[in-house]
Amino acid sequence: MTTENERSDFIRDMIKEDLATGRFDRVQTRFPPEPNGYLHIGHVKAMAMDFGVAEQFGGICSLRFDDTNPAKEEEEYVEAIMEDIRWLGFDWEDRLYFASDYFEQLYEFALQMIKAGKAYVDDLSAEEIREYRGTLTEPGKDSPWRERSVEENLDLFKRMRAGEFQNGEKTLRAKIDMSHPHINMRDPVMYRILHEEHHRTGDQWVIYPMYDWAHGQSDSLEGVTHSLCSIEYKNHRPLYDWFLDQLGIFHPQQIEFARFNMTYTVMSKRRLVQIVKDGYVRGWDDPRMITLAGMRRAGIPPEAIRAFIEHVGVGLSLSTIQHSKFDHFVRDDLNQRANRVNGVLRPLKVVLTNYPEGQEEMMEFPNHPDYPERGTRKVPFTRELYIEQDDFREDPPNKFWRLAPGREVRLRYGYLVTCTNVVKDEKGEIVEVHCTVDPETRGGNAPDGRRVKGTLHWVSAEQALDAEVRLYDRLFIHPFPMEAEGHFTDYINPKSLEVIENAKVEPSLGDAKVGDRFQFERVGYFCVDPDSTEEKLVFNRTIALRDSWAKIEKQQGG
RNA sequence: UGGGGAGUGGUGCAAUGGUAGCACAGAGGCCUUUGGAGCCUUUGAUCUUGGUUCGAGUCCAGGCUCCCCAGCCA
Repeated sequence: MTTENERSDFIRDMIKEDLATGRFDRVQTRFPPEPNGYLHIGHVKAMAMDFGVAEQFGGICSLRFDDTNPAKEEEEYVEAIMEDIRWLGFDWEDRLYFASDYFEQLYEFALQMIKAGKAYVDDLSAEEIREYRGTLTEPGKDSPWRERSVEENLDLFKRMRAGEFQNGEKTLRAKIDMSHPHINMRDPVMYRILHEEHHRTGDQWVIYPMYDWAHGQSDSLEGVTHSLCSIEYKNHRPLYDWFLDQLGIFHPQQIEFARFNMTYTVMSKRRLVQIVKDGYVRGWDDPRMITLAGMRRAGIPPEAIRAFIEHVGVGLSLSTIQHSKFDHFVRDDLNQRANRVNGVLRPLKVVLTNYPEGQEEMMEFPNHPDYPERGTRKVPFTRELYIEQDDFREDPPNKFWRLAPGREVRLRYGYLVTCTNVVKDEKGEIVEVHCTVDPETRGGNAPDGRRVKGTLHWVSAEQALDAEVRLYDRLFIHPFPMEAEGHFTDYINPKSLEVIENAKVEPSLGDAKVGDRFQFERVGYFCVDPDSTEEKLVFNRTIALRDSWAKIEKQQGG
């Protein structure tokens, strides 16, 4: 096991170096989400780095909302994001910050830049700025407003703040170099005019700082030592450094690392929005979504998500993690965490013809076979039971060792039963099967030591509870929906949700609460959905158990 | 034909210049009152061409491929 203190990657190595050389004598990081949407699994990597690195080096990590664009940001997202971070188990303690807290200071810094002749007010329109910027291979050219005097710039910038101009009429730009080979250094915009209500500052401001102007200075003001971010900001580090150097203030080190993709899903906020808006799922917290809210509702434990993230690796190359890897960590966690219960998804009635009517025996089930300390519970065994339709075949194929005419199987922790008869309706559909029970085999063991290969789960027909079960599957049928021909929504899995209205679950589940997780033996992991009512439980399938019979059947061409 | 970054089994991550290893996936087997879990075995990789070296995934030079950047988004 790699403990948190042993973890190593190129970022941690750089930090160790910084500590060793005395460049920094402490470690401080920050997680800086923009409150314009929900957190998804991609953000977990950033959180694991920010919070994990701080913890490893005995430092601190804060939560800072990067709320510099009032047109996109909402308080609703602030609340949702904080809930998701807490759920994952990360703690910013009392260090909750907002970039908007620094608007006044940032304005003062801007004044300082103007006075130093390092920033100017530009009258060019958005379109003109683009034209003047040049292209990736051709240099840009100076704005005609680039050489305004400090006094004029000061005056204009103050009037920008005072609201004398309309959106887009003017910007404040850094005065760097319009022919710089690095396009981000060609006089980037520092402030734009936005007559918008801000979720925190209301109508106090009509000029808002751009990311590049806000982020580094925010880091500096907070005393962040290591500003970890994803790789697309690598192109912004020269600017990050430049602003800090011009201002001469505390200079944190920005370090970038690669994001990752996952097969059978899409990771960008924009696509996730579309999936929700176009109604492919029921909302941001739909269990098929890779949002934290969605995964929470699906029943995926936060620990599983963190364990998974620790195994995606930290580097600078774009990676595509196979969905099966994620599945592995979900199953691995749930296998230990989830207690076992009996749930029959597609009930088939079994009548035990030699079992007395009205008789009821309470059979003892371990809550978890690997953890006896979790105790046992009593499950009623009666003459009429339900088993899974899949567990009976009138004409069993090769290697099918479940119930069939003349076959004996074990009803787990119940009895050994032998199928004697199949009852069909007028259409030829099997409506029930008759079996005889061997009374000597109570608990599922034969005194004569005979071996029974098949073991089935079951519930009492009279005492089982009705439940709705929502069987979720991966949202996409293509491993790379973004790269496949056509539109990514063409590859949405039409069978990503199957609702079973009349599943039967054991009576002990009457006590289950929203969010409780169980393994339905031999079926999969399930979680109680918030849609559950007093009358009817609703379960979400988190993930199915590995099904090696399905594999055999497929190999057999069945 | 600008700037920046990356190339190791199917996927992801390792490897002071010294036996290319781990995880997931795949295949085979053992075990089993979950066809679950667990255990064992196994297939399979250094982008390319040169160079330095006793020895190169690692160092050097050239080439190729992929990713990011031309928002008044973050």
